[in-house]
Amino acid sequence: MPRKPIASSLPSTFLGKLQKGQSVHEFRNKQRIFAQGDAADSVFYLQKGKVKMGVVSSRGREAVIGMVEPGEFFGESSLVAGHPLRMASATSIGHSTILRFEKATVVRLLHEDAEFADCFVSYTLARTVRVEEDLVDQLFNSTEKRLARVLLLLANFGQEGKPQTVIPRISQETLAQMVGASRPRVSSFLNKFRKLGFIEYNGGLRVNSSLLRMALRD
Amino acid sequence: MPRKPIASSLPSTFLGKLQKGQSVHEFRNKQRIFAQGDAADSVFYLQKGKVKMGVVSSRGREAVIGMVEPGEFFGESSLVAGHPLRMASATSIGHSTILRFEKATVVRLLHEDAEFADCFVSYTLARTVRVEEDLVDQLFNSTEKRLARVLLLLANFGQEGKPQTVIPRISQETLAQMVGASRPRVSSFLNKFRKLGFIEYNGGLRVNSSLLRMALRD
DNA sequence: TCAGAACTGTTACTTTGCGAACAGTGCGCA
DNA sequence: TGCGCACTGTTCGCAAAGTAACAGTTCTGA
Repeated sequence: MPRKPIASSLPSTFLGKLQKGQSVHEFRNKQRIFAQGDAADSVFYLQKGKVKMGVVSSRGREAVIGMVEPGEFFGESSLVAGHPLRMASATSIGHSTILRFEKATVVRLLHEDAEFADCFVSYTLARTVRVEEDLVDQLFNSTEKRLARVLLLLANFGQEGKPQTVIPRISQETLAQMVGASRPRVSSFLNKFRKLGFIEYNGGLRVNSSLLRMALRD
Repeated sequence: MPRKPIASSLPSTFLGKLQKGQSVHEFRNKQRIFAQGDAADSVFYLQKGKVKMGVVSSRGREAVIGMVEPGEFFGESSLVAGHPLRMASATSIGHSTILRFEKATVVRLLHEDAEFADCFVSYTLARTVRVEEDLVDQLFNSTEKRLARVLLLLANFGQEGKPQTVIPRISQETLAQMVGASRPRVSSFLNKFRKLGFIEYNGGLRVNSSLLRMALRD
C-alpha cells in the first residue's frame, strides 16, 4: 500500500504576502534548520525541497525519525505544553524553501482561521498515522523489509505510481539511520536488491517500485 | 523523564448530557471496542478504565502500539482522509466507560466548538509526540531498557511521582507485545528486575519507579 | 471444587544483527 | 591532475534475541 502524500494545501493567503509572525527562509544542502535542544518557539512549513528529522541518543547514536515533504509542517511539537525544547533536529536535504510561524501566531491562526486550522489538524492526524506505521514496521519487520519499505516510501513521495523513480542525495548511512540498522547491513541488502533488479544505481538511486514491492511480500 | 499524562480535560458539556451523535458505552475486561478492518466511522473518548490498541501483522504476529488512559481520545485516525477502515483494534482492559462520537459530529464540533477543538488538537499533538518517543525508543534501546521504560510508563500513568505503583491485569504476553520482544525474553528480564528489587509481584505487579529508573541509566 | 485454560519459568538451539576494521571507489576542488 | 575525503563493499567474531518445547503454577468458570 503506497503511502499517500499528506496533501496539506495551505491556504494561499499564507504563501503570498507574509503576515505578522511569519517569515520565509532558504536553506542549502545539509544546513541545520533547528537542533535538538534548541528553544522550541516556532512551527515550520516546507514549501519546496526536503527536510530530514533526526534524533541523537544519549550514547551518540543517531536515528532519522522522519522525512518532511513539501506541503507538510514540522517542528509542530513545540505547541505541546511541557515541551519547551526541540526533541529532534531538522536538516535540509538539498535546497529548501521554508515558511516559519511564531508559536503564538500558530495558536492564534488555529483559533481565528478555520481554513488554516483544518489544514493543520488534517496534517497532524495524518502525521500520527504515519509515525504509527513506522512503529508497527519497526515492531514487525526485519531489517531487509524495513529497508525495502523505506526505499519505496522515498520513491513514492510525490510521484504516485511511477514505476521508476530516482532518489537523490541519500547515503547508505542515512538509510541505515532511517531503517534503524547498521550501515554494513544496509550496504549488503542494497546489493542484494541490486542483484535482484529491484534497484540500480547509475548516479542516484533508481528504484523499481513494482519489483521492490515483492521484497515486502515475503 | 516521566511521561506526563495527556490531560485533555474535555469540556464537561460533553460528559453530562449527551448531544446528537454522542453515546456512552460500558465495556468489560477483554471486550473488543472495535477491530482492525472495521469501518472507521467514529471517534472514542475514554472516561474510565484502560484500553489497549493492538495491530496484527500479515503473518499473524501481534503488537500493542499504545495504551489509552482516561481523558484521552482513540480511534481518531478515522478522521484522516483515505483511511476508511480501522488500522488497529481497541480492547478494554478491565472495565471501561467510553464516550463515542460519530465522525461527522467530531468534524462539526471541531469547527463550532473552540473548547472542544483546543482539547482535541492538544491531544493529537501530544499523541504524536508519544508515538515518536516510542519509535525512538524502539530504534535506540535494547529489549531490557524498553521493558523498563514500558513498566515505568504503565506505573506513572495518572499517579505522578508515587514511588510504588501496582500495574493490574497485564500479562507477560502483553508486555512482550508492547515492547516488541518475545515472551521468554520478557519473562527473564522481569525476573532479573525482581531479583534486583526493581519490581515485585504479590498479586499484581508492584513497581518501584525510582529503582527501576536505574535500569534506564546505564 | 476441580478440570481446563491461561500464565509463568526455563532450557537448548538458531538466526539476526552489531561493531570494528580495512580495502576499494569516485568525486570535488585546489 | 592528483590529493583528500566521503562513500561503498565486505569480512569476522560476538552479542542479542527469536523459536520451540516443556514443566510447574495459578485462575477461573461450570
